Amino acid sequence: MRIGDLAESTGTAVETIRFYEREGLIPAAQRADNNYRVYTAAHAERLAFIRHCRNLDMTLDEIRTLLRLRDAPLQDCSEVNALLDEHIGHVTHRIRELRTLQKDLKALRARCGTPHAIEQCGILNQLDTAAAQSTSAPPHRHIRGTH
Amino acid sequence: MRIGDLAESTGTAVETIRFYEREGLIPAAQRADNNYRVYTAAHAERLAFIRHCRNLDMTLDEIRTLLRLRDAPLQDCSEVNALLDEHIGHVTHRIRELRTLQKDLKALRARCGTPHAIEQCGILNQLDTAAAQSTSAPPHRHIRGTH
DNA sequence: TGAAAACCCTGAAGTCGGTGTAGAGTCAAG
DNA sequence: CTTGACTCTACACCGACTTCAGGGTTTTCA
Repeated sequence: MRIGDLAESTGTAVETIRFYEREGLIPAAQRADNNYRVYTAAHAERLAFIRHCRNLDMTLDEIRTLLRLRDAPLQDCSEVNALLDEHIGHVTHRIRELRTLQKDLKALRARCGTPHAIEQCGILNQLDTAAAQSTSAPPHRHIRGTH
Repeated sequence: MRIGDLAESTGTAVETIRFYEREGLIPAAQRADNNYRVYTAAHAERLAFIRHCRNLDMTLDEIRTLLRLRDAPLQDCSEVNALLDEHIGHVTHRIRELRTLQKDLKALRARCGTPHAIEQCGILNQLDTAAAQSTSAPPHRHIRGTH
């Protein structure tokens, strides 16, 4: 199996696979005589695991931890539970933040129903004057934002 | 007013202010004899406007557009409305994504109530086997995620 | 008065999770 | 024998900052 086949079978970009190898999430593949990477079904499984975790919005660090735990035999899995609980907490927190945001944005939007001249625009004026207070959430995020 | 005062009065890091200047969001400040930046109330207002927009999770590009519109007199503000509507759309979309995510994560977490050995961990096994299907949302995001 | 703390400056690199590029080698089909 | 598809490495780029290195200036306090 060459890198393109692995990419296609897991829905991952070729560059992303090489990136994961550099990052140590996937063991360095064996090389054929032509220096092409050669993969087996085991690689495909591991990569599918990683992609599934990424779909659940885990960071590569969290995934690294899960892989380490998965590779370690005979240990109990309470650390897995803890990691997942914390991740769920991050997601829940971010949802709350975004709902507040959504409310603020809709209130702001309601200030300008029909087009006027810029000076009378309720949105810009509100953004000007509300700038003093700042009600919304500020810094260190755990879950990706809006863009 | 020196950069530290402006930083404190707007709740912005000093480095961020210099970054905004480089990015052209804030006009380059005048300099005192010692090469220190000197700011006025006008700068503070503009920066507060920017920070407020950032609290509403707008990108610097969106803010640049709003600033341009705000600076342009005698124009109508329908572009402001459009920008805001699109932004609200992004936020709403991201909330939906995160709620699906939250549901998936909680279902996953429910598979492991009490600690067992790693081999029997329902979470890891589920992550293994579910890796084949992939139900959750994949790529191009508009709103920051969970981390 | 003098030293230390606190402030300011520039320029560059690091963060995260990749994506995209340049320039070169390899391989299968027509 | 050439074309096109694939692969390789090494590097730059995205956003929105943050941090660092290595200096200069100002304020404070003993």
